[in-house]
Amino acid sequence: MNARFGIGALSEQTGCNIETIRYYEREGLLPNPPRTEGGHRVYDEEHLKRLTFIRRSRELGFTLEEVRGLLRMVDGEHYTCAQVKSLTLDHLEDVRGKLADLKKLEKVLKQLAGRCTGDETPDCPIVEALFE
Amino acid sequence: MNARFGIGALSEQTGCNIETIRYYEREGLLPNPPRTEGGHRVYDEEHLKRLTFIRRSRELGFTLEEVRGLLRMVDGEHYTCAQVKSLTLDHLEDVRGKLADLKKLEKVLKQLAGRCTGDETPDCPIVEALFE
DNA sequence: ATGCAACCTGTACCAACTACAGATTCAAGG
DNA sequence: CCTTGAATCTGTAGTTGGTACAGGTTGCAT
Repeated sequence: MNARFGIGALSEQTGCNIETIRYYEREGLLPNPPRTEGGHRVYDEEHLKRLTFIRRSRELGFTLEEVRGLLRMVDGEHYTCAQVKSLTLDHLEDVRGKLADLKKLEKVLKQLAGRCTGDETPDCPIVEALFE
Repeated sequence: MNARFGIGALSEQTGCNIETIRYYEREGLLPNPPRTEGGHRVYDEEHLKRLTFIRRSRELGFTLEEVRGLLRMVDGEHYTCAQVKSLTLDHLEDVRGKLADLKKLEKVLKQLAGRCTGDETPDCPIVEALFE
């Protein structure tokens, strides 16, 4: 049962916006699907699998460029677990970097807000700190 | 000693890119500075203070829109500590939200990578997970 | 046959900059 | 005064990852 369906169904199945699906196609992440006589896109299970892959990758914070890399590996059929792991670990490092930055930020913001009296005067330690 | 200097010096003093300074001007965050006969921008201490304020705010993760709000307060001269504190606390909540998201992400990525053997075979639990 | 939902293309927009190209100006050295 | 090269000027386009139309066509159910 090789189901075939339109872009609306694909969108619903994956939770991916219709415009975004067309965008991924333009970007070469999804192959150009066959069309009906009238020009409507027709998808099948393979497209669904691929789009799910892309969406899951994006949810994990991979950039489209990284997704492209992952797809190239999968398409090439001769990727190794080591390669994928390496890409993932690199990405994990990025995430940890951002995490560290945000933690610093949180600390500073908390401190600044803590020094505020929060009253109705125009003397604000936050403003002073911003002017340094 | 009311020092006057060009955009290059302002850039160096603040660590802010020259193009970005001009961008802030276009965006109305920095006032249009006076010009030399030939049209070169001339800045003074006030501009330096204001740009420092903007940069510090951006470093703390405030959006340009939020910076605009802060500047309006400071310019209006009748802001209260309470207002500034409230804006800061809102922003702190945003930061904490992002922090929570990234922590989840880190956990998932760590788990995924942990399940990898990292060997030279094309069997990769990460790829499988991405196809779900 | 008709009505209307789904779909089509193409373009423009978001944030917050950055990166040119191509022209002009400024300051210093000779 | 003249030259040279660094600094600056304007204007436009590109970045990332989509989203939001407008204005037109198609598909399907009644």
